[in-house]
Amino acid sequence: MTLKKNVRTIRSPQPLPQAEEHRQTRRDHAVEIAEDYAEAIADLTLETGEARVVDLARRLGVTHVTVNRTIARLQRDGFVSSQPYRAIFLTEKGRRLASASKRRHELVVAFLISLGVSERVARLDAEGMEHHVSAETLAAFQAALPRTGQEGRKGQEG
Amino acid sequence: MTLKKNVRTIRSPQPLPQAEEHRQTRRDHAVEIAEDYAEAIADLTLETGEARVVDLARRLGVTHVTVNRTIARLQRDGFVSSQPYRAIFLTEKGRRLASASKRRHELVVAFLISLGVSERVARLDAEGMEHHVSAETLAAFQAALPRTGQEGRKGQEG
DNA sequence: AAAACAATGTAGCTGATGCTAAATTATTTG
DNA sequence: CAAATAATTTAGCATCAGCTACATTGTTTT
Ligand SMILES: [Mn+2]
Ligand SMILES: [Mn+2]
Ligand SMILES: [Mn+2]
Ligand SMILES: [Mn+2]
Repeated sequence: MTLKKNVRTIRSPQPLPQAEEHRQTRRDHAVEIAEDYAEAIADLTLETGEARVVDLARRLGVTHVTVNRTIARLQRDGFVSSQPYRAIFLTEKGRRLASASKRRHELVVAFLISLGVSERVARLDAEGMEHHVSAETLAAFQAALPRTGQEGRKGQEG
Repeated sequence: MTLKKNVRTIRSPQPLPQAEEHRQTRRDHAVEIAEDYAEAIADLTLETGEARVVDLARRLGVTHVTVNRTIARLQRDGFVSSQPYRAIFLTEKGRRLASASKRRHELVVAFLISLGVSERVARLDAEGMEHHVSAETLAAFQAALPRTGQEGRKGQEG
């Protein structure tokens, strides 16, 4: 089909290397919501004592209905615990995810700002970028950060 | 509800600033597939003379059925033109999108590599990151690129 | 305690994206 | 040219993630 004339277009029978990159991106997106919700729940719990559906809806820019259904999925997947009409709590698994996500998120923001990107745009871009930043790239960002490049190993600097 | 006792949890009535960041990320994702397909179609057209459903499927790591339906959406949105059982062509709009996307994609890859990220991981991360890199951040990446920071304005260097 | 209000939950819709299986059409080969 | 093969399309399914409208429950106020 469409191999017209004798042009003999050679095509690869097995998956191209590019395919793996797109697959990885789709995997990133599959955990993205869990990461953002975990972060938001952890923040709200610290800021106001508890994370409630309305607060999450406001912070994430969706309706409370969307939050409700997402929380059900997150509970199914073991990231949160919740009971009808009560606040939402992170499980141990959820707390680990929140912690790692928050650290990575803040590092990405700081890195963009260190490049001269405005804080506003840095925060806008980082919200999406963060989920695609691997451990290796995150380490490269940290190493490139002016003041904090060598810190963090043990945690104390000048 | 859940404002228990007289603790008086103050909550913001209007959308928080964070909401806008999440909204932007969702907007990015809404155009992501168009960008990746446009890039892939442009590449294939250059490499093999035409872009066909099977080739796109292999390159994007999805089934040919998924490609078929996505192409229908892209045609509906004016990015491609296609006829049954024939190859897929970019419209002018699609070509513009492909060109801008490809430039940004390559710049993101080059920037990550310049930070010391391995090419393999740079390509994996860039495939997702690219869609969240704003014009401002892209400019900052370009400016931070060792060799090419001042080039590109008019296009000639040493 | 009843009423008013605010939050939460449910029902039902939509669109995007993925899939497998089967039908159709085009291309290549004998 | 007919058969075999390859590509494409269609049918039908699933999940995620958004929405509006409405029902229910909890909290605050009178
Ligand atoms: Mn995010
Ligand atoms: Mn993304
Ligand atoms: Mn791309
Ligand atoms: Mn991409």
